Amino acid sequence: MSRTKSYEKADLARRAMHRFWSHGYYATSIQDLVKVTGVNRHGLYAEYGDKLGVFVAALEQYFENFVGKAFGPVETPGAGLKEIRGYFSGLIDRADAAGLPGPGCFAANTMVECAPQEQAICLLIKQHLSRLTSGFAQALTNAKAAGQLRSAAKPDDLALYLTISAQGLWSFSRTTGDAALLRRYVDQLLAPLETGATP
Amino acid sequence: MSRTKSYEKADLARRAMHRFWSHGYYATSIQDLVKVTGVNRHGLYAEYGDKLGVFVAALEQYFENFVGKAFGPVETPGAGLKEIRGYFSGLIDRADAAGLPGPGCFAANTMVECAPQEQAICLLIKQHLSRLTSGFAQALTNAKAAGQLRSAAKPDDLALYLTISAQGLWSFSRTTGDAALLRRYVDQLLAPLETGATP
DNA sequence: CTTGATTCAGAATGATCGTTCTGATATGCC
DNA sequence: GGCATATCAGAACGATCATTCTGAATCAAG
Repeated sequence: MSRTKSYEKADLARRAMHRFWSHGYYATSIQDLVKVTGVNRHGLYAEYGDKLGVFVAALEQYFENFVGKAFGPVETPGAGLKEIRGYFSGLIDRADAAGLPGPGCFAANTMVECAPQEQAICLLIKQHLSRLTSGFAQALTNAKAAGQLRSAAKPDDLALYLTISAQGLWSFSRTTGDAALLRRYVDQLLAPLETGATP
Repeated sequence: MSRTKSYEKADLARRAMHRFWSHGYYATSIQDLVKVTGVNRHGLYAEYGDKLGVFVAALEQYFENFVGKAFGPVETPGAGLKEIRGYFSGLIDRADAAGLPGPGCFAANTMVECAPQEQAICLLIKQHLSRLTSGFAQALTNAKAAGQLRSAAKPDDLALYLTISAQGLWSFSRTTGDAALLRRYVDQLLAPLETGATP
């Protein structure tokens, strides 16, 4: 009946994601998206309606795939401090391998770039932040129950602490070329939590 | 000989700063700057050459005036933990009074928004970051000498820790309306440093 | 092979971008 | 009051923006 599509929708979103991730919303034009995705304008508009629609799809793709993979271990039932440290060091390793300075975190970038009045975007960002916070909180609660936790602070407070600190870390990774600095930061960050670490 | 200017150059930069600070570089047009500053296009171009020039002037204005006022106490010779805590809580108080979510930190925003290839901007940001780091490091060294410092970590490592964490804090302040969360974060941040705080 | 639907490449559109230019207006000095 | 000079408001420019449209190319089904 008709000509077959030359692209996969998920693949389209994935490519758009990387562009928005590294360049941001405003500095990415439809022309850029056409070039990067290999999909015609018509296809982009047919799939997503407008530029903001593509952006939202890219953000959701990021949350589902990228964050899902990186943060998933922290969210598994038995997770503890090891998984929290693994989340940070794993992402730093990846960023280092891909070349620093890098694109940082798509969500953290969007948090800074998007105007507060763009409510659709802000809502997605807030959901992401509370996902991180509750994931951390659960793992910290597990760690506390297992006697791994050095700090006597409430897991909820520590979870907020880790969530916000992560935003700083990924922001900083956009300007520094030195992965060792990022690792030193994570060491300082987790020292108050992990028993056996330097106080 | 000639008509007098209707504006002060420093005042122009200050108004431009607030616009770039809250809206970012790309989402601020020359038309916006004309409206916000009250200065004619011609004046803007005569003073700064182009849009990027206005932005650089705004950033320098931010560093000199705003950061100077907020971070200055940390940089004074005898500064210690009290001044470090004052830096954080003072800025949170201001942001809370001005209304959250707020514009965050102009430097942190720029760090995220500006492309890595914009070397002029990146250089300014790096200078700012090392200013913060060395200011913190000096105050921490003072605190250590005075026996105020709980942590046994090196002041340089702790200074990096505070600098990066601050970026996360101000990023987060762009999305949250709850100043109490920011204050809880600072408490967690400084707890490992201050003696007498909950471990 | 023909048909019919759909994607494709790129032109067209109106708006807005950064930037430049034009003439009118206002001010300090003679 | 006139002259010189700088600022003013806004038009004008070409480029690019997001979005829409047009006609040719492509493929599945008959």
